[in-house]
Amino acid sequence: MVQRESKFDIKTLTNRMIQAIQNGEIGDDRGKLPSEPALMAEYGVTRYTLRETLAQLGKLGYIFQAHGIGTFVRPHHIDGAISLQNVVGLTEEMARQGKVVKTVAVSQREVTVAEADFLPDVSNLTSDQVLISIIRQRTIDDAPALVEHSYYLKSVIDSIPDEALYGQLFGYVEQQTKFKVGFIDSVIGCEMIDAATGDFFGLPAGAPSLTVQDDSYLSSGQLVAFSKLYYDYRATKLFMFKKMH
Amino acid sequence: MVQRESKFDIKTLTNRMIQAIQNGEIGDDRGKLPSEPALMAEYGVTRYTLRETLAQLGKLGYIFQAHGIGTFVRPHHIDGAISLQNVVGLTEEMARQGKVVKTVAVSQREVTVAEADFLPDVSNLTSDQVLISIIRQRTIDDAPALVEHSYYLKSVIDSIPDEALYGQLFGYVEQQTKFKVGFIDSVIGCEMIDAATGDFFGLPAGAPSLTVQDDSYLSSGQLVAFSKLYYDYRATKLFMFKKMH
DNA sequence: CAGTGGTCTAGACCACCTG
DNA sequence: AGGTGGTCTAGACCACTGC
Repeated sequence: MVQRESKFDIKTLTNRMIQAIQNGEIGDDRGKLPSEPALMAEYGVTRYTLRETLAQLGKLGYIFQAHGIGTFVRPHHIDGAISLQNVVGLTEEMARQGKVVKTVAVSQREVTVAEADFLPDVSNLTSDQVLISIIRQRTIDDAPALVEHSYYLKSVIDSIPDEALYGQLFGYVEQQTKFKVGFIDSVIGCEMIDAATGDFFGLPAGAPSLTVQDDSYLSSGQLVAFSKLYYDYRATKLFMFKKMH
Repeated sequence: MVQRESKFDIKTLTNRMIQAIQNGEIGDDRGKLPSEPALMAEYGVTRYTLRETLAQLGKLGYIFQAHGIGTFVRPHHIDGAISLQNVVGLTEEMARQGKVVKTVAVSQREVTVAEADFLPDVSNLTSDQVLISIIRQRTIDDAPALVEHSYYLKSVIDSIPDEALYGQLFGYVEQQTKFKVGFIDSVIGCEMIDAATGDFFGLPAGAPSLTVQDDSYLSSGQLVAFSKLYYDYRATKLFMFKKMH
């Protein structure tokens, strides 16, 4: 006796409401959104679906909810900041801000675990396992912004065609292999850069950089890749949002 | 015709299950937890409550759920890493890892917004508003770890007794004022440190540091404080966990 | 007090994985 | 096919805020 007749699911409704917020189609002059019952009626969903959507929007920093008061759009984050909670990849996130990410140089080769420059924080890799090592230099709006050093487990991915290297790697992996990245551990730190990275950024070797090491797992829990991103510390801010309870 | 008869609510159940995981009381030899129906029965809660709890545990990095497979405990994070998603404050988070946070030096004074060394990323502060400026040098297991520079809005907090400065400031604020911190924006970057911070870390002025700027809001959306934490880049890793969908 | 968001129950259907 | 987690509906009660 049930339905699936709602006009929207969480994902669709999230995108729809982001559009509405960005276009100013929603919220009064103080940024207050309609109440939950009103939004439920407007979009034809139940409270669960609506609240999951609002939770997504909150996680992305678009709104916050105040108990007993209402739901409000949030002032925009600082320009160019990269959300640590984004779920769409750097290219797409920057596109939302009207910025263009390009990959200007790549190199690919195969190495063993023993030869890797770094390893996941926890893993049961054996030292003779084969990895595909990829180094990419990427720009944001044509300014050098980050160097990405990734290792993919050959036992999972097998091979990556050169054409894919200039686009969104995860997108390729998910499309071609039917694997789905389930979750990512990130460790943020500050490290000194090597000469090649320095050349790209226009900094001397030994200059600091903001680093993010991502260990990526399939939804089954299987490690699929680990990478370290070196950001130009002068140009990069990472952003996140934390809700207390 | 309803209830509130469950043995646990989300918060209680979260703490209970963290204990169970840490004590190894839950999960088989491969770290697999009982299925959701089994856990619902065991704890006497419905699926909503259970899944909200599991979501909390996931956000804290204790477990992950694999669609169609099961729920598994995760290997422990790297030692000493600071979770960006923690919701309990540094002191308590480190205590869970058996580490002790101490405040070894403080200074407090009042300044105006115009005199502040930095400002929130978005705010409507006027330049003559009064702020309570607090600088604290803190150690983790007696090793210098971070310097915290906080500004509290005097219009909200009024005053902070010196006794409170050596403990958990947010704890004091919430206890004394009945205000509740609702959410925090964090911006992570890499900045050079000044001489005083360098002295504390045993580094020269101009050395890099990992910085986290937190803008703290009451649950009403009112800005209450903003602070910048300078971490010794050699000793600090920040950790977070991201789930894809 | 009415209205807001926060938590919880009960139960259904959907999507994924394994045997 | 059967079991797992993921999404969704419907409706109730709880807690906070403002008038």
